[in-house]
Amino acid sequence: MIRLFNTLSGQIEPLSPADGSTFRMYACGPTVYDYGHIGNFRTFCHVDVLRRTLLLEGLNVRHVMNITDVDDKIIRNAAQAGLPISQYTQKYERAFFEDLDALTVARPEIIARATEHIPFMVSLIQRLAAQDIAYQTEDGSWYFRISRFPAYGKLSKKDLTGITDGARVDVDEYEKDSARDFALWKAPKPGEHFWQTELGPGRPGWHIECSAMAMEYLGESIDLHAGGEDLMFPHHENEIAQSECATHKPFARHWFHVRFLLVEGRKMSKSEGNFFTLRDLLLKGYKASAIRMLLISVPYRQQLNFTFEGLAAETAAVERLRAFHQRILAAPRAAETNFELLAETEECRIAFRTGLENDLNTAEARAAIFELVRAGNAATDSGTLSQENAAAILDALREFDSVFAVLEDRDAAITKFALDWAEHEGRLDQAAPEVLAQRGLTDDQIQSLVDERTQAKRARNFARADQIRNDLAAKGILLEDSKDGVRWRRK
RNA sequence: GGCGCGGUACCCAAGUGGUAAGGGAGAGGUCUGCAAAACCUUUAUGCGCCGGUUCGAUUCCGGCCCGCGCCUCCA
Repeated sequence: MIRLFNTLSGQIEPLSPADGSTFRMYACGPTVYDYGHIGNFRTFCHVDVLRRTLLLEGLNVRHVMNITDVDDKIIRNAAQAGLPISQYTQKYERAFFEDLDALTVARPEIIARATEHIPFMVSLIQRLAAQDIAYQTEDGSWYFRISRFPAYGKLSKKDLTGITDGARVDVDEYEKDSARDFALWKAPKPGEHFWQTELGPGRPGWHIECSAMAMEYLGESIDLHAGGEDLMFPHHENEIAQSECATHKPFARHWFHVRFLLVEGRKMSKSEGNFFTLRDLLLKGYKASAIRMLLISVPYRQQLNFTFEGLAAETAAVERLRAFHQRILAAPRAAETNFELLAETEECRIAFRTGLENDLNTAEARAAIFELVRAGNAATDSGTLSQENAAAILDALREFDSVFAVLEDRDAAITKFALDWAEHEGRLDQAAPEVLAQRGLTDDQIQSLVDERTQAKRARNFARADQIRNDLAAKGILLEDSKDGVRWRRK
């Protein structure tokens, strides 16, 4: 049974599906107006860890994620690019999913685009209008009357009684009854794309899309709602207000918020020069697996300080896990089972599960697996690993990887993908020199150099052999001699 | 100002009222033409500071110092 911190109650609570069979969760997705940055992906990776842990616990999961494909920034950027909104967002939506794939974030069962669900939003607003909770202003926009929802602020623990109306009101919004009232439906400004609906022409406010789509796919009361910590207020607070006023039922039983990360000790921002998209990091030569590992290794409620040193550390950690996995697959089997190791393996497996069940303590879970690495390696060294031992260890690793998802090595292919993208976008100059250098080398070319070196070694021409190795190293290709021949890999 | 989070070894980081997980880096070793990789061993009498409670506190309580987040449609 997973126990998880619930923002709403401020407590760690057991997590289970209300209907006893399927866990219904909704996670706020991206606004597709630009490439995703590592802060975005920390949230998506942790939601992925939650989802995978639920599945590991044997639950059925129905997970919905929205794509916000219409909003102010999109309208602005699309206009600047001279493109229709849909064409503009399509590019970034595709990039978003490519990035999720790179980070082995599993797809939710349902992906819902805001622009494809306008009628659901309209009818939800109409339900509110029927109660006079939604009201229309002179320009045709619709707003939510916060004074009608006394529980407003219960999620973010805000006391709004001290907020005086009129203190900070946009010129555009002077018609609102209260400064805190938020937009449900925005009337179009001249030239803006709009939908013609029973509410009048316009487009949805941001908050309404999540309420409408969550209810459409998951019902009026859902098990869990997730997002970054910044969404707690006002976005999620507004979702609660809209939904609960419309249905008179609790909207989400459990609220899950992922904390922001810092980059090199500071809040990530373009002006600080520490703002990174996933693609920026791939072009610098960092591996997708290491990025995922770093993003999820610090528990979701903890501020993560994302550093290049940390990235290097996680690169090494992932490599060690992969090497261990390969070693156990290939290691000679002893005739006798090592019962001490068998017990240790089970302890580690349980510790891994216990860590995750304890408020998704990924640090604790991860530590348990490295404990297994040490024990498994020691047994392999001493030749006491039996078939039964190996099978148990591989089972534990499978369980680990069903959540962490870093054992399969797709890094080189992902980096290549990023380079191809950079070339297409005219951004190859942003790639690190070493990454570019190895791009010029095909696998065949590398292999023939490796073969030449092997010949040189056989002829005891070590000077030539070392020269080839050093040349390749300068291009980011590492050679490793072993009993079974030479292995090479792209750094 | 309001609400909230954190300060644990060189770096990252878990954790418990009874004596500090794990990763990385460093050091030593095994292996190797030399490397690299891999593996093994090793590294905090100490957990921001000061008081208190307790047989005993890093863990509980109080105060202080420092860092950070949200309070404007930024994950």
